[in-house]
Amino acid sequence: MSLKYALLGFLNHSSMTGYDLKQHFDRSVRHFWSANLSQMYPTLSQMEKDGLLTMEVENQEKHPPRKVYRITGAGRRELKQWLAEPIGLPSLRIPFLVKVFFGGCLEKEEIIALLKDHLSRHRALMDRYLQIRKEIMEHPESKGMEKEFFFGNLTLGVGIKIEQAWIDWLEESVANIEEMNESGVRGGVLTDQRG
Amino acid sequence: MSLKYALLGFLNHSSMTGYDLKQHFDRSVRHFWSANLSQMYPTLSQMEKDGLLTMEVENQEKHPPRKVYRITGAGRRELKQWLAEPIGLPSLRIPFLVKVFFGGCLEKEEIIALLKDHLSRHRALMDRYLQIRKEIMEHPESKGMEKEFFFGNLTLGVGIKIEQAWIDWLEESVANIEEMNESGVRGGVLTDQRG
DNA sequence: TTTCTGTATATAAGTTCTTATATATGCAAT
DNA sequence: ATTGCATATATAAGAACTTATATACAGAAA
Repeated sequence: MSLKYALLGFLNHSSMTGYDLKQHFDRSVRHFWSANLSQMYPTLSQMEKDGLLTMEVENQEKHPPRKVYRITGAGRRELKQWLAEPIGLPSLRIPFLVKVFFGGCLEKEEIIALLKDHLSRHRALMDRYLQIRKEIMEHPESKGMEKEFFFGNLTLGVGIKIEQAWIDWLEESVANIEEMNESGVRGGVLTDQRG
Repeated sequence: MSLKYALLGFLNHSSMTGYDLKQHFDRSVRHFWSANLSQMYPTLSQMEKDGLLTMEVENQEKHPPRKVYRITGAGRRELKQWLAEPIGLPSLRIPFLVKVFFGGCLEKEEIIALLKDHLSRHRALMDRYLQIRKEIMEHPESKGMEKEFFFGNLTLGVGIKIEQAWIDWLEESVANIEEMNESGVRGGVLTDQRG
């Protein structure tokens, strides 16, 4: 459960509510970790029971009370320990590739439409990443935030590299399949690859 | 639930048992979809109830009976329909990037160790992919399997591209951080990037 | 001779994550 | 006026997935 450690990571920087944490997630780690509030609230309250966090209620006049979570010494130790531990590669689940794998069941036009649709999604995501990078770069007011800035930018970097890999592959695949003649796969990429 | 459709995809090619399906998964789609037998068995039996599959028991002398699943017309229709539908990007969960994001909490040596460990994992995976590609290419006995071969090879291609992206990024990041001077991030990549 | 791997089934318990629902208010836009 | 968005909490139900456990035999390796 890395959600726990992601929460500890943000709370190590500053104390906040579940709602605040959700904002931070969506603004900075969304490209490699997402979480719903409905998952975060019970996780936070469990972490409090486990002594990793303390909670303080701040009453507000016009809004529901804020439950502000603060990391404890035990929380910091557990975060630090987890961060330093090596971790294996996550097992991926990419439904789109299931579709491509069984693409033989589809007409040529259908598989091309599928690839082009996915290409536009990856291009849109790439645009968002590049926009975020641009905003980060033009942000000189990050005094005392050098480390946060540096590592955030680093993780954005791998996102951009992976999106570029997807875009390249999708463009090549569309071109490959479009060039295939109508007699099926025989006249296309397959025979080319075998020499 | 794409597991259902992956099962339909394999069963569309030939009838088999849960155990056989597990072998097929591990040999061909593992890099973008994995499943445990304990998840597959109940899923298959549910699919049978839903009329997507039929099941026939084959008794064996020395082993437990084989439950052979066969796709139905309804199953084929549902597979075909799902395959042609566009699908969004999956939300990723990469615990390693959570660690990198909060890398500011670690010593320089610790973060470098983390990156190098991950680099070796990605290199090992890349080696496996290249080995599989080599085996596919040297396999001329795939008569009548051109389409299966073609699309299987295609999905392997994106796996290779993404592994290369990871390897490049990890190598660059290790070099970047190693070159940083001991006064922190100020003398390193951060200032370089700002000009 | 024992241990490990492979064939073949399956359930139970637990974790993680998603989707739907509920409450209550302020503020801005249409 | 009303819709939608933002603030702030939270529960319930269910889907999806992991890990542990169970049975039973064959064949190969140590």
